[in-house]
Amino acid sequence: MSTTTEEILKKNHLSLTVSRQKILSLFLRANGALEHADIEKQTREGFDRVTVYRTLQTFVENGIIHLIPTTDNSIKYALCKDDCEAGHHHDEHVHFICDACNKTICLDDVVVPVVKLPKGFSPKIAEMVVKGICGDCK
Amino acid sequence: MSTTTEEILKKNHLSLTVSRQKILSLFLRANGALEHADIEKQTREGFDRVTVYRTLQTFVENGIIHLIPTTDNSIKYALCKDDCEAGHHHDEHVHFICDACNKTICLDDVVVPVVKLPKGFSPKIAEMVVKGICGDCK
DNA sequence: GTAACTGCAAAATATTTGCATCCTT
DNA sequence: AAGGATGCAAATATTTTGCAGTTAC
Repeated sequence: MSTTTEEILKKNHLSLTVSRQKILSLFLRANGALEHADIEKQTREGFDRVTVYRTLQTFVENGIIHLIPTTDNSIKYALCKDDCEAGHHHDEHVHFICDACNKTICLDDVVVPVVKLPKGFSPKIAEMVVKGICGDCK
Repeated sequence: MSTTTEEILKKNHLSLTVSRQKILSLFLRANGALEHADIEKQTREGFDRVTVYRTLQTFVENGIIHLIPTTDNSIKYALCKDDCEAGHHHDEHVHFICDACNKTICLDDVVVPVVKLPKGFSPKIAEMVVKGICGDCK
């Protein structure tokens, strides 16, 4: 797994700009998902709100981060594993959202199980989110 | 399963108002999920935008509808099955989102499988969304 | 009649767009 | 130098809140 912001950006043919490296470093440090609002908060004195939107969009398009499905109308992103390619995500792992600390954790080793669908449905991508209490909050 | 708006509202001790019945009837007819925007569109000439927000919130609180996790920053709701109670949802079925027609379908008969989590995690609720092509669009 | 619901106005938030300027390669 | 990225201003869109008037029971 790429561990420096520079490596990740280069691999995706993106120019090395300050804001991209800063936002990317937040993800590398986070070891979990970040909400759009968190990112804005942590970069508030660095760059424009608009830059945050555009940077995150670029990252998603390039398969650097992926969106996590939520029911609370928030937008959560997490780093993709290396086998994500531009426009083609392979993040078939389970996400865990802690009801206590509200952190979202990528359970990279827990694969989304395959379910049998009724006749006629052709599945392509399956997402799974488990909510409960994480180890730190117990 | 309750099939009239009146029944559903009465069972949940909610007063029978025009807007509640109208919005509820949209769900009964839909046989799938509705986006907030859809509902607004279909009621645009009936009542206020604010009433839509408040009505949907009331329905969620009473377990009449539930939110469906999405990655696209939209808000989708679907009718709950009968065993949902106020503040305590039991919608452990899989949702299917069609990439072609963009409809969301509740697969009531497909139960979300149980996954084994790493040590320390206590799961409570599991949600699963499958994306692909539905039978109608194939 | 009373409590709850709705409409309206307005505030607060969130997101998108255009364009001039600056930075990376 | 050229293309892309950013900042700023402003337009849009979304969601929330307060309050007065209306409706359901």
